[in-house]
This record gives sequence, C-alpha cells and structure tokens, in this order.
Amino acid sequence: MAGYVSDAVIRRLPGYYRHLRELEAAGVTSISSQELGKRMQLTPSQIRQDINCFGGFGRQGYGYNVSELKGHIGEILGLDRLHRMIILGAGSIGTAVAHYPTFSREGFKTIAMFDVATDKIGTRMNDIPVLPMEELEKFLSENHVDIAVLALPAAYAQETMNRLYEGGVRAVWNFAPTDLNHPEDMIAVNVHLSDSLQILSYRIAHRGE
Amino acid sequence: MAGYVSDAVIRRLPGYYRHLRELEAAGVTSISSQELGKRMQLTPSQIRQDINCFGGFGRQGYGYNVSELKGHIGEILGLDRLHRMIILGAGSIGTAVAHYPTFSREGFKTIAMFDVATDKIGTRMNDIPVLPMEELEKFLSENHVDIAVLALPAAYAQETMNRLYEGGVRAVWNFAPTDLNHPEDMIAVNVHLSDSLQILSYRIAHRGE
DNA sequence: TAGATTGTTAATCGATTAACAATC
DNA sequence: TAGATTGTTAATCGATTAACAATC
Repeated sequence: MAGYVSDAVIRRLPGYYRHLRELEAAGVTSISSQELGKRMQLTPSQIRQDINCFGGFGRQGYGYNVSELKGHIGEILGLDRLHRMIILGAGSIGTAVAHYPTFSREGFKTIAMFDVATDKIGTRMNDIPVLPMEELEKFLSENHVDIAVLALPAAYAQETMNRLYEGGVRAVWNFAPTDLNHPEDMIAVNVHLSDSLQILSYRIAHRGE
Repeated sequence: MAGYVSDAVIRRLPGYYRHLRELEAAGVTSISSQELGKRMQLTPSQIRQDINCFGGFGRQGYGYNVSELKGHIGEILGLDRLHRMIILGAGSIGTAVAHYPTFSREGFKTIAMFDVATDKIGTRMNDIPVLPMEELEKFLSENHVDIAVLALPAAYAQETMNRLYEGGVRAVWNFAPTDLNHPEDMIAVNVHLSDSLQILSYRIAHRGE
C-alpha cells in the first residue's frame, strides 16, 4: 500500500495524530479535509495527498471517520506496539523524559536509567531504577531495548552511542547537542533544544521582514 | 543583503552554527563547502547557496574562515543580543530548561519561573526564583520579557499564552503537546517531544522500506 | 437524486543540485 | 602562474496546490 513516503509527510504524521486525538476527545466523529486543513493550517489538497500515501481512509461526500483515521495513523506510526526504552543520563533532561506523562499511553515504556553519579545510582525516578553506567553492557545482554534516549553531555554522546550499538540497540533518541555519527542500520532522531530556541531567536531578530 | 529566506534555510542555520563552533573548538581555522558538506551531510552546492542568502562570506580558492563565519551566523540568529526569558511551569520540563547549560552562553537569560504549586513557590532553581502564577501580570508590567517558555500541561497552555500576549510578550517557546492559536504578531516555536519520538517509532516500524 | 467530498492526475511552485565563470 | 574554491546562474528534482471525475 505505502510506497515511498517522503520525509515531509512523515514529519506531519504526529500532527495528524495529535489533532485527531483532540477531535476524538471533543466528541467529533467525522471531519473533512477542508475542516481539518483549517484546523492544522494545511491545504485540503495536502491532507488528502498525505493520507493517500497510506490508503483510502475516507469516504466521498462524507469525509474521514475521526477514530478510524486516528487508529490507522497510530498503526502507521507504530504506536500499536510496545517500545522498551532506556535513558542514558539521569540529569534534568533524563528526568524530564522519565516523567513525561504521555509516552506510556503511546506504548513507550522506560525500563531503566543509567548514570555515573553515585548519589543517583540505586534510586528510582518515577519508579524507574537508576543503574550505574558501567553496567550498561550487562543490562543490554540481558534485556531487549528498542530505543535508547541519550540525555547526557555532548562530550559523552558519541562514545555512549557506540556502546549502545555494540550492545545491539538500533534506535537512538538524542538530546545531546551534537550530531552523532552512526552506522546505516542505526536510526537516530535528534532533539536539538538549542537549535529550536535559536530558530525562535532568528524569528525575533527578523520580525516582520 | 538578505531578501526572502526560506524556512528550509532558517532551520539549517543552527546546525551550521553548531558545527562551526565545534570546528573552532577543534582549532580548525578555515573550511571549504566541500569539507563542511561532508561533515554536515549536505551538498557543497547547498551550503554555498545557504550562506549566500546572507552575503559573500567566503573567499575563492580558500573557503570560509571558521570563526568569521560562525560570528556572522551567530549575528544572523540574533545570538549577539540578550534574550530575557521566563518559564511557565516548574515541573520536570521547566526544570530541565532552567538547568540547560548552554543557553546562557548564547544570550538566553531566564529571569523567573512561575508555578501554581505552593511547595515550589518561593524556592529557587538554578538561582532562578519561582513565583506564583497569579503574579504573572504584575511581573510582566514591571519587567521586559523577550521569550516565554510554556512548560505546563496542554490544558493550560492556550489560556496562559493569551495572558502572556495581554502582558506584552510576543515570542513563545512551547513545550506543551498542542498547537496554540496565536495572533499574527506573536511568534511561536513548538518543541513537540511526543512528535519527535513518534517519528522515531515510525522509522523503527518501517525500517528498511 | 443532488450535494458534498474524496482519490488521483496534472500543473505549479520552490528547493536542491549541477555547472561554470570569476577570482583568490 | 596554476590550482582551488567561491558566488551565481541554469537545470533538475520533488513537494505542494489545483482541478475534476468518481462516488458516497
């Protein structure tokens, strides 16, 4: 059904999912590309094109069933399966990820955190055990991990990524403010907070140009 | 010098800045679009096009002076000025932003946090005072604020954004997992953490397609 | 049935890449 | 000077928008 799907489309999928969830919660049962477009600031055309990358989920003359479309997009995003996560670094970013409320609802379960700070090791954060960083390899050999969250200083990020790869982890969510070099078969998605703030700064500096 | 600059270019600027900073720290003084392209996974052509949106910062036969180009891009991003920030919400996300190490280096200074939790009000986080949310209007009338960071539950985000707008704030960095409706002259940049994680999930689900 | 709205093809627009003269 | 590399114009590629027949 789905042939090549462009990056541009993939980046919009979570937005669709979010708006459909809000609509569902608001009791809306069906929506047209017209209405959804107004809500999401996209053209109706683009919405129909995007959705039809994955199949004809709509009905002529009616629009899209909100719950049904949300279900389809959730599956496309892989939210119907459980993702076992570990967090590398129990600093403020790692802690924020550990406490983030909606991840578990979407199938992301954090099973351990790792840190080098002796005062954190042995404690629990949001019921997640904090283990010593040196036990990473042992842990990976005994537990299947789908996603590793890199929440440590940039200086340690690359080295830790390498250890994760060696241990069999093939997906990384990176909060360290640096671009990682990774093998072809390792998936990495970056959250560069500084980049995002700098874009805001750019828009302030160039306001109304 | 700079006419219309596309969104695609703007989103790449922080990456240039980051790589140039790393190169500068590594003692590299000059770099060609060829080398920088290899490092950043962009074509040399694209790099030259991007940079020339803002002016001819290079020299034929030589390349670009690393420090000089970093300086130019820093100015373009508005990092040469001070941005006074406040953080709305002293939960784990707000705390992470308050502790983020590199913001101050880039001219972002958090002057206050706001929360409704009585056990947090009156304390300090990374030397930043936590004030009661109800004092927001008073604070805004007495202090100039360039950027407000929304780090509170989605349910309160829109209402708080409206209060900020009323108080004269014109730029918002939004961590709440919802899209805000904002007036034309309000700048909003979103950090949708769930969206980012869902994109990772998509790539895992569709690995090797 | 008539009206509404999709799915899909065609047209347009914009971003990326290629090419090359200018010049350090 | 010869070699390297930029700045910039032209060509290509891909994404968005428009249009409309199909159909609920």
